[in-house]
Amino acid sequence: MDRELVFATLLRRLNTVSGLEDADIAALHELPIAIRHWEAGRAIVSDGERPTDSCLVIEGFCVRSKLIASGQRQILSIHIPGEIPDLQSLHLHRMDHDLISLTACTLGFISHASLRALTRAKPNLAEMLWRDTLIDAAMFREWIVNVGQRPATGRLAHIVLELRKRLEVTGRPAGDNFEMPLTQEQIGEALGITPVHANRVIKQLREERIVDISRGRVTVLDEAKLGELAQFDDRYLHQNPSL
Amino acid sequence: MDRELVFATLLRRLNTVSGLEDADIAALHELPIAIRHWEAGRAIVSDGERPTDSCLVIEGFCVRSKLIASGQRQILSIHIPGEIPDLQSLHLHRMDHDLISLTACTLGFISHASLRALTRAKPNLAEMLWRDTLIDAAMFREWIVNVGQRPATGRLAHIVLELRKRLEVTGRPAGDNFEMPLTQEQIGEALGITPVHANRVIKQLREERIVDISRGRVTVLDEAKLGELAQFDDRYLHQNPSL
DNA sequence: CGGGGTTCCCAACAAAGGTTAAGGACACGG
DNA sequence: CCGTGTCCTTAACCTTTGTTGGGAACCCCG
Repeated sequence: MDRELVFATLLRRLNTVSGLEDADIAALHELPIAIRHWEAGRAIVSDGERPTDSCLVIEGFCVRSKLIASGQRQILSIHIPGEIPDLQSLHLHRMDHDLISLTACTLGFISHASLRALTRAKPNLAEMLWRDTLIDAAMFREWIVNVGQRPATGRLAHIVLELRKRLEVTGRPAGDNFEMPLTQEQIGEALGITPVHANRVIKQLREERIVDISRGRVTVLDEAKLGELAQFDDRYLHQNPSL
Repeated sequence: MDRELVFATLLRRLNTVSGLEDADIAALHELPIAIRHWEAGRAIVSDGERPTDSCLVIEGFCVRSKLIASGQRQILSIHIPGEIPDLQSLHLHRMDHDLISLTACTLGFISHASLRALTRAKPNLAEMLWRDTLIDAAMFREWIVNVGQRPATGRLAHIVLELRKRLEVTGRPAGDNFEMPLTQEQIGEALGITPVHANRVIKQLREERIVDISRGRVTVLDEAKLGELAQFDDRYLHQNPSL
């Protein structure tokens, strides 16, 4: 993996987040990043651990999830290339959830020590990374609304549209057909419903020719109806730092 | 309201969050805080606004919530004295949700300008405030799990125990009887259920002599059963910065 | 003290979602 | 190319939660 490509991925993400100065970009270039490959379906960091690095997703998909005592899992977020899903562990030392690869991934590990040195030296970058964790929190808020207030069809429509929007923001063309590598069981875990009901909902949206979700891919069939179901408003993603 | 009392409230909160140096405490004392009183049930900041201050809760209770197009409201968090519920607006300029007073409140408004100056001058304080927003996000994650995975009785038990724990952490004695000034309708909005169902669940827990929730107060009747229902594990609150 | 609003309470019925169980499609390795 | 495992699919039935509509309690204000 080309180092420059890794930086391009990171920069694209941070640039959508807020403007960068040349000195900041140079400092970012100094960051040591350890690139590692990860198999699909493996824990990257687990609940209870005290990681010493944060990880940048370079290729592939990850999810964050929490397991409760009764054995059920709740998926909290889906992560795509360019994101740093466990940046929060920089100041929250003990993990309170799991980070798991969904597909085979290329990951870039950045030590907390070097991140802390960077943020101490470059307040601009500190604020930008802080802001990134705040967007993370904003996405959790919307996820609460999704799971708490929308019926199952609306929940599914919403995560489909959120994922597509985020893929577009990070420069991945995601038109009417894009990757969403979750099994129906995992879709259920994301929406707070059982796999059987997830299947019902997927079937319904397919039969109504709104969206087709199969074999880890999404095909949007009726943009208007999908949008109406999801009530998706991308303001909570805070993509444009000037607004 | 005594200025020193306000600082005591803020310090108690930040101290549980991470250790403070004398120079940092001195810098905090320099922060200009505008104290204002708020009536119950009034918006403090609204979705879509661009606030210029963040607000410290000195007395009273607030909630954060989001309204969706179909008119339903989801409560995202409950806030108690010592917390800064909209600290995220420091770097996320446009509000993506509402902040509303539940009871009459005393609030301390701190301008973003002075907060930004403070965090630029004192990296320790910057990290502490950053960490505070990360705990906020951790609470949202648990809230997703609550709404997504637990049955209604468990959800109610969980927010009761979370609120009690947080009252204790900020130095408010909350034994078996404490204030939780939500109407049944608001409890429903927090749990993602209708007011009618909220009433059913409250009634059930009362009849089973587990917990009595009425007139804005909670009385814990059976600690063991309540804990079992809630599956409450306070790790996600990250109270002890050394762990 | 009286009246109007809010909050609480409840019942009957409807709908959404959970449970259990089982067969079929598909993918991969031996 | 056959077996094994994962994933998808469906049906029947059950439980939880939503809906509608009403009445009682309580509280504040005039």
